[in-house]
Amino acid sequence: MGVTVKDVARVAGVSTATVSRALRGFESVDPAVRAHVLDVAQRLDYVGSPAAAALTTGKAGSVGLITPFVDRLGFQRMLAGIESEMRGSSMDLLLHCTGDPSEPHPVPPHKRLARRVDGFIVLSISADSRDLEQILRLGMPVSMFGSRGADTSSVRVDDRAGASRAIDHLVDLGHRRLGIIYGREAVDAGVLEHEMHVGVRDAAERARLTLDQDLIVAGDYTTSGGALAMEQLLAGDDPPTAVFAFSDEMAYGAMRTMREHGLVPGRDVDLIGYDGHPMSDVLDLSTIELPFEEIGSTLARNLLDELQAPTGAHRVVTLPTRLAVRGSTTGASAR
Amino acid sequence: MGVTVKDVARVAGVSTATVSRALRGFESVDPAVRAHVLDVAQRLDYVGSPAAAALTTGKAGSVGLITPFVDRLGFQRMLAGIESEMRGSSMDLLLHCTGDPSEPHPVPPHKRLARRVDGFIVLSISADSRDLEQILRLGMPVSMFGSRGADTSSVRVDDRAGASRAIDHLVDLGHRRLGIIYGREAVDAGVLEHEMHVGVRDAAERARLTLDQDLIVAGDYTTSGGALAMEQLLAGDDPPTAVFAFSDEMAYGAMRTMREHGLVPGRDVDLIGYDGHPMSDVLDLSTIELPFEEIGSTLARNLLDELQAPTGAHRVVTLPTRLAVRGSTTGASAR
DNA sequence: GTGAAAGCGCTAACAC
DNA sequence: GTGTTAGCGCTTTCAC
Repeated sequence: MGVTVKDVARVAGVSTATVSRALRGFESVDPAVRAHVLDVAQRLDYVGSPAAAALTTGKAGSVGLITPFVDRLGFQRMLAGIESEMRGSSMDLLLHCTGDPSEPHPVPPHKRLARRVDGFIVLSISADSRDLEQILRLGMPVSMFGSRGADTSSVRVDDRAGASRAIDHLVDLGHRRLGIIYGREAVDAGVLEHEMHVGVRDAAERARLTLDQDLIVAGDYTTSGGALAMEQLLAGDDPPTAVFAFSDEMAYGAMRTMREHGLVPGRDVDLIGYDGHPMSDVLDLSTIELPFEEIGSTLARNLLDELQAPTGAHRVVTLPTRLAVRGSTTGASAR
Repeated sequence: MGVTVKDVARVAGVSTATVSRALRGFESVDPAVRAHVLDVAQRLDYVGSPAAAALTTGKAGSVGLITPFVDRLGFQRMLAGIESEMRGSSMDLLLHCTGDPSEPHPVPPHKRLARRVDGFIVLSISADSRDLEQILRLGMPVSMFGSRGADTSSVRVDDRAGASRAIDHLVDLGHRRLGIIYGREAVDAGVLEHEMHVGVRDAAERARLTLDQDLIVAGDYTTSGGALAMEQLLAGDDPPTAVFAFSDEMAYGAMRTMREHGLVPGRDVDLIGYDGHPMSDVLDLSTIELPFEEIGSTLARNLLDELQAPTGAHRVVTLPTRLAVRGSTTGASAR
């Protein structure tokens, strides 16, 4: 179908072995020969077959990106970081979305994927997930977002500190009655959810504040979930004067609900999000900014490094968060 | 390294050919034998090598997604559609971002990619792009977003009608002085940009409206670009009473600028976007909604169908847009 | 420094 | 229906 090493070898007047070596820039090839081979390959418009190379070397030449969802802003930003980091390498990126974990997989897809890639980047899969177990069991290099110990390289964010920071900010503004919109129940310790809750609790304790359990509601990490959650918070007898949403997207939903109720963030109720998406600037939403692009590029770098020079060591990187104060938290509604 | 067809064949007491046939569900295999082989394969935890299969069949078993950018909301939504459609198939998705076309590619990446995939999904590359030429030259099945004729299967949106719709809406509200924030210059006919401009012009003509060239500014498709563009529009002697931005993201930027000027969309200046991202609902931004998820799934379906049963025919699908009227267009500022 | 030859794991003809 | 055989295009010993 195409031109192969054989063709190049024939035209260049050398063996296929030499072509192979020359093309990969081996030192052991005579510079003149290498130049000639490269020239012939170029002229013949030769492109190697990754499949054949993979078959012989056992290296696939690509990495798998595994994520439970694809339609979240954080994903997009991490992807941008991953992509830019991988641009330089010759590795390809294979995208695999696990989707709803409850759906049955006819063939465990990771086994299949594993034969196509040299390593994995895993984004935010809950620690209890069977998917995650399966991936780790494959024994391939894994770079993951959100650590669950040090059994892989990972990049994480200090969510505990970040959540504390958000609460501190609201308390500093004089708020004593806080609403919390969290994502999902924290099924086990160590996951993001759990860290956030702990961060909130710690900050509340430090401020000698008791959180009203009725003001802690789930928002499912979605905009509409956040809207519903806010609805619930506003429906109570004694609504909060300030709300902390565990994700910007939920905060956006909360803003919509507020608008529908004729309420203005920063005037009637203070609101702070978590993620720091660019959109939050537009919405004038205070938030805790996470460096998603950097998370992505670090994830990629860690994996690429390990693939290039396997050490077996696990790098664990914790990236900082930053409080961005905007018009949605003014303290005007504190009492 | 792993268990191979040979192992399965040996344990099952059949030939490798039979294993191969049984595993792929060929009719010609005795049902009892097939069941037995499947059972053995399962017990042995056999997973086929895609590389080896690809080498023999010439089919890579995956499709390449080519896009110039990864950090735009439309991309994310199309990706979600593509992903969900591909979930069912056994094809893998290889992501490739062309990035800034001005950057030099050491090895034309498409040639390399082409050897890894059976076909391409191409998102919004300008028709004049050299990338696109290269991809088409490969002679592989291509499913692309935004047609440039019928030399591939494509999914497009009637941007001309969509743009007209936006202008019609503003005119209906009584506006006569319109501002336009477009993305980039339309380099050649047929591309999205061009269609949008034509749609605007047609609608203006029908309304016997002359567009002030000073009120037509570029926003580079980004939020910050939109903010700058709005700045420019407001700085003039006779600012527009209503603005149409060619993308929601630019409209978001415009909203930010308005806020900074103490202006409220729908009260002081009407504003309508284009794309219909979920965020626009939160922002109460009127917009022309495009079915990005459906675009994505249709792109994927077209390609998968062609790969499964090659016909050489090119499907061209045009998907409709929908006007979503929200609080940012009330006509209050019309005069 | 270079070539010859032996596979990598699978599938596709072709016999039986 | 099933087995035998011959590759797919590359890399990699191992000689030279």
